[in-house]
Amino acid sequence: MPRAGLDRAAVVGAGAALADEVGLTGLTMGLLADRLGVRTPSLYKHVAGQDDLIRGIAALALHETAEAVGGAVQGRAGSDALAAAARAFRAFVVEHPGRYAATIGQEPSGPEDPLAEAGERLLGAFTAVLRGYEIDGPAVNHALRMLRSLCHGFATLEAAHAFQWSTDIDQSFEWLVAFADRGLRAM
Amino acid sequence: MPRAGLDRAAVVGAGAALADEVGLTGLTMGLLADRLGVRTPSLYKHVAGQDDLIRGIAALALHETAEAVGGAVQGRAGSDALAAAARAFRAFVVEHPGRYAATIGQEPSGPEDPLAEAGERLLGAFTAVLRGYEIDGPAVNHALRMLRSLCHGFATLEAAHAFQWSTDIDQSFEWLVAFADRGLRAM
DNA sequence: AGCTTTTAGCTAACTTCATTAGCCGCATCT
DNA sequence: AGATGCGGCTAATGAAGTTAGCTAAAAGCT
Repeated sequence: MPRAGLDRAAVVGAGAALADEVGLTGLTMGLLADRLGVRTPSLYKHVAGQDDLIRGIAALALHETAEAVGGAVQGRAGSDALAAAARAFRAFVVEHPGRYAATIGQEPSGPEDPLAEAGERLLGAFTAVLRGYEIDGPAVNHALRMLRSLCHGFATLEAAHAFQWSTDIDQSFEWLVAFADRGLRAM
Repeated sequence: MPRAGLDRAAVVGAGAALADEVGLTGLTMGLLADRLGVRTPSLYKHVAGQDDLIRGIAALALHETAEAVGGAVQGRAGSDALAAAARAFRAFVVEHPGRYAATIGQEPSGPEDPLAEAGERLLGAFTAVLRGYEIDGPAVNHALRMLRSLCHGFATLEAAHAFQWSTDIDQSFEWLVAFADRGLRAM
């Protein structure tokens, strides 16, 4: 029986891909093992269990989101930066709904947690966006939470097919981004 | 063996209460049966299975949310109505996180579905709020989606303890509501 | 190279849960 | 009282996560 050459990153990566395909609730240890050409218990040599696997997927997703948003913001400022950041965030969630779903409800154990680190980086990207507006003091935190709620809410609702009527979703999103931009500039 | 006198509403109601206590993922058929003083298979006389149970909880939650938001809007208009609706929505989600979680990812089967009906009523309440602003045409739908994303995003993030720093969450919410109000009035 | 040590993968077994099949007594209606 | 239907029960099945313990492949050492 030749070795499969797995490690934690390979297992978590395949788990993330599988979660995007079949949904986070459809992600089963047996299915993942099949996908990797291995028997189920072998996965436990690389991850401590399903919870640990999902935490790993969440950390990966947050890392990738921060990467995408951070990259989109590079070289832009003000309204452009806001629009680019929001679009990058939404695109990531819609293309990777399973991964992103793994991040919901995860609480980092400490400042060392890779989950916390990736979260900080994502936060930093949005903070950079806000520097293009004239906001100071505690309003920065409020505005960050507002942007996060808006992006998170829209993207998760879209991923869940929760927008029913026929009005174009892309248009709604652009409208929403412009709305936030106007509001932030008017402070 | 005396009868327990259950019916669908009792099972769904107890399921919703239990979901609020232990979280939707912690809601198990066995636990619910215990809570009702009955053996697990007996539940299947009232609900078709766990999926059906959760659909029932979702319909109940949406109905209650529509009730709360609709009631809060009564007799108010403009900024007052918006603030009251948003506060009622947030309060419901934070007090009933399990119930509300059941609504996520549910797609109504048809216009007859109680889920769809309750959703329509909730939508109607927010539509009524928007009547206090001067918005017309397709912008109404965009604004509705914006408000929904904002409320849904904030409330679910709060319920998941996703706001880490120490800035007061109530203040952020009030700030966010005022932000949306200013933006809508400036159209 | 040969020996040792580590470790990734395996089989077998256990547990928890959802679900189904089939039985039986309570409650109501005539 | 007797018939009937419905709500509860026990028993059994199957899927999924997890653990224990074995074995052989890889990696390291002399």
